[in-house]
Amino acid sequence: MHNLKEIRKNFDLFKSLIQKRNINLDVEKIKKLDDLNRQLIQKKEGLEKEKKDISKSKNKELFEKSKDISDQLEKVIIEQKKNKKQLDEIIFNIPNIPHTDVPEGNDENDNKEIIRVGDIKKFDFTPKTHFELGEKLKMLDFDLATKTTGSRFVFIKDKLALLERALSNFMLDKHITHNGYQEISPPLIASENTMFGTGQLPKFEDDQFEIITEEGSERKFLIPTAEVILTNVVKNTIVDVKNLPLRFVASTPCFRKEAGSYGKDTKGMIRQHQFYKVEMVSIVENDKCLSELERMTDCATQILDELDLPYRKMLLCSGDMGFSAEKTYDIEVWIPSENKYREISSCSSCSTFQAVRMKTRYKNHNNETTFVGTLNGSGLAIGRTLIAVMENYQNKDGSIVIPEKLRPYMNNLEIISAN
RNA sequence: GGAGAGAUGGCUGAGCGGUUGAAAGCACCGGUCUUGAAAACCGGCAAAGGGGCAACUCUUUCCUGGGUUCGAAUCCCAGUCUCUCCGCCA
Repeated sequence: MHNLKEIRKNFDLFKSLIQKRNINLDVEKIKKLDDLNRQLIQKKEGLEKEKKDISKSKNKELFEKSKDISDQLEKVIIEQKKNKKQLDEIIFNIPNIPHTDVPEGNDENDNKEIIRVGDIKKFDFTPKTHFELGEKLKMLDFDLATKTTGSRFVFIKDKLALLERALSNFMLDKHITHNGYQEISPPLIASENTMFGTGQLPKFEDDQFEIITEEGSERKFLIPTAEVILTNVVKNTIVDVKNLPLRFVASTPCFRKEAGSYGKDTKGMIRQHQFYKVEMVSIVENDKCLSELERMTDCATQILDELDLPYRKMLLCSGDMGFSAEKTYDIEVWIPSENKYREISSCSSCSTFQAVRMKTRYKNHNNETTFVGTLNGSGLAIGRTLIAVMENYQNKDGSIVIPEKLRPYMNNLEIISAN
């Protein structure tokens, strides 16, 4: 979220910065609402002062007048609230401003490749898709999921389930013991305000699974990513600068409606309503965002290095970035059956955008209260890593070699083949 | 599910109708002292929003939302959360 005080300094500049996102902001409307809002605040405060003075004077003759002021005040407050609500509705839905490092562009075609790592394996047979492999092994069952639940879910069984668990543990161990992240096992349900804090609400409500709760109680949602719950650990607090940076990691299921992606990746488990993801979150002093982003991205690619999976690192263009991000790297892993790279991690700096929404601050070295910087990144998406391992490590007979680093997590199993 | 207790500043914790934005302590910052540090002593220290070039000033905020009152942290109502006891349970 943007600080109105900053926007107010130069509406046109703000408009042009947001334009990088291909959004044409009606700044005139914002200005009008803001001006009116401030007028109403002044009116309100004037009346409040009058009332306060009368009550302080303890002059009984003025008490009646105070009642009249209360009536006026009530009307002004209602008007001010209504006006502020209109203003908020606009402000809440404006995305973060792209950092100057970010290339301008419309969609993924304008993303900039930073580096390619790893050799793409040449198969002397046509590599199968992960779902062909999984179904042949009888370890991925999409039909069963359709029967019990619905589309875009999967049953993972047997050795593949073990592989999934191994991936999760392997990644967690790396981030905890080598990369300085604190392990967290968080709630998988978040309150409405928590979802607002990281930017999922109000704009992306359609993508969220909402839990039915009792009438009158706060709305609750299944987390679409652990970012939501891990970042909001510091919601509404003034963090002691001595404790920064805070680095959290969690392996959790993520739930997404995937509204608007009908027909996309319908086969296999690339795009599911539920998937595991290891998520990293950093809370930092706001001038350290970019260096932390590099560090975090390295933590993610390190996993792929160790699993010996080929990947490339992309710098997202302004049009392809998420709502809260100022700068994002996507890590894309090689998927042999598709003969292309697919996103397996996304690491973003959100500058102070989420902190403003969450009201998370710290005292900087000048003892000024200022907003923290927040970052989040997948390290990595488990479901997609499972796909990448299956496809890149497949043999002609449909068996799958287990990457060496994972074997200690799988009772030293070396290969997965049909039972 | 039943019965109680509570929610106050970065933290602990007083206040229970009128200079209370809020005692005290801790933490933090500045100073004196010291070769340096510690201790001791002195001083400072909430946030959000509005006005002003600025010095500064005004408003709001003691869980949230209503109400009573000229005036509410303090009284009333509703809700949320936390704790204790009983029951149930992975």
